[in-house]
Amino acid sequence: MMAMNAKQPFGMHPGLQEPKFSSLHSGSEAMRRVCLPAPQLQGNIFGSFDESLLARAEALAAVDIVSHGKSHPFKPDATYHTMSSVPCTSTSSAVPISHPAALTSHPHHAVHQGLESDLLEHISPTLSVSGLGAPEHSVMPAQIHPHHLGAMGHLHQAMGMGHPHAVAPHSAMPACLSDVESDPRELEAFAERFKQRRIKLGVTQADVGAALANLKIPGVGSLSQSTICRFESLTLSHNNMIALKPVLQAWLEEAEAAYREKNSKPELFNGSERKRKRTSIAAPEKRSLEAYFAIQPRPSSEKIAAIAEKLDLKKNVVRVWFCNQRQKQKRMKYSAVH
DNA sequence: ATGCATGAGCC
DNA sequence: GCTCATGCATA
Repeated sequence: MMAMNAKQPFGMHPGLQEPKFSSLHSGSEAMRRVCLPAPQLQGNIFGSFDESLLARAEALAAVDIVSHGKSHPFKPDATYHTMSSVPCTSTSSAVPISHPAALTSHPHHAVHQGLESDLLEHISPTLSVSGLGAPEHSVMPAQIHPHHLGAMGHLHQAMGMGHPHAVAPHSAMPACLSDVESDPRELEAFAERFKQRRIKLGVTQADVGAALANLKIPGVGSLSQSTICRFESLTLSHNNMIALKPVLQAWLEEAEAAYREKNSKPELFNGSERKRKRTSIAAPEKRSLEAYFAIQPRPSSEKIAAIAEKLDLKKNVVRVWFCNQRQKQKRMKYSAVH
């Protein structure tokens, strides 16, 4: 049952994982849900079914690109960088948009379906022109401040990588509150600083990731180049950024110290044996998916199946695509949120 | 740098 | 089946 993940420094130990901050979890989740459901589409149900629905999405997608290429209002992979214009100190910004009521209000599936199809009928034209009524959740202060508790949980899960007694670097103590709760600005600055100094040391992102394991910090193993890259570019979730910061900071300090002593020699791990094939979704299909996502980011299983069939993709591929889209929208990028 | 995938934990 | 953190593969 081990992972096919060739490079797991530690073994997985599901059972021993620390409990997570479920409350926070569901909380932000609910909040998200409330924000996601797009437009104010209301109307009558014509009784359209997936067929037309998907067709619409596709048509929509087609029109969309024709009209203005790729300028989606929410730029899925948006990576616009910070506009460091807003001082926005979130330290005080204790969770905003969340409504208690929101936590309970959910769209019923039944209504959902109807609205959805109906929505497509009406929304399509709009989309092609104005750029859709997708609620810009990407600009939503989403889960700004989890708790130190939240960060902690994530750290465990994150850094633990299955390590039995994943002991957070230092978040184990309640004293780290200020640390964890540090404002985005700080994090952003650190990421930048980190990158600069890393480069100065002549170390690659991959090196850093691998070297992390040498720190011997309980519960902290190696990380991939991807993760280091994402940390530097702030494309990780807020919690993730916070969890990783102390670890990377520790590495940086040690690396610089070693560098001074002329003893630095980061080791690289090696061990690529397996080859995973990465599915590549063609542009047309992707456009359809994006169009659909703009309207309904959380399609039901049936919808997914329908979409998959329509686009001739594996259902799981479509499901994962939606998951990844949602995750993307929630990524950090203070600039986009602040 | 980023797209698609995996796996743990949760509901 | 979802979220999240993370990774492999690749553009």
